[in-house]
Amino acid sequence: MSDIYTRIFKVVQEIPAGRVSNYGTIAKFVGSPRGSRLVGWAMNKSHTSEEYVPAHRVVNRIGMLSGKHHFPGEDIMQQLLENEGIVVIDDQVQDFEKHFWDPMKELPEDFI
DNA sequence: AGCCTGACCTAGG
DNA sequence: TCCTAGGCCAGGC
Repeated sequence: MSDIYTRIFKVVQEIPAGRVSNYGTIAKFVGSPRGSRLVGWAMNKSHTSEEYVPAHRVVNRIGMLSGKHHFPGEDIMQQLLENEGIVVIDDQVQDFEKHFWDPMKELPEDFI
């Protein structure tokens, strides 16, 4: 497992319940500004991590659940989010800006 | 080595 | 405003 994954997982683990973030922002924060697709790949592999990685709290830039089909069951991702108080309609997080969690603002710059 | 694939993003028409 | 093409990084074959 390369170091970039470790960093991605580490940041995702910091996302509080009831908040969501997106791939591009995380990629930027871990030092790979154009590596948004890599973050998606990392989420795909996240179940191999020893630590729990709340991959369902990561959505794309417009708040859509683009990764729902990679969860073990239909609408599992949506249910996980709704358990945390987030409203999802048509694979779209409602009030996305309000729930958005930005590592650039919430975490210290030397977190990595 | 080379080509294809993705849980993405941005710019341009 | 919607749609497309291109660029991006790493992995799989």
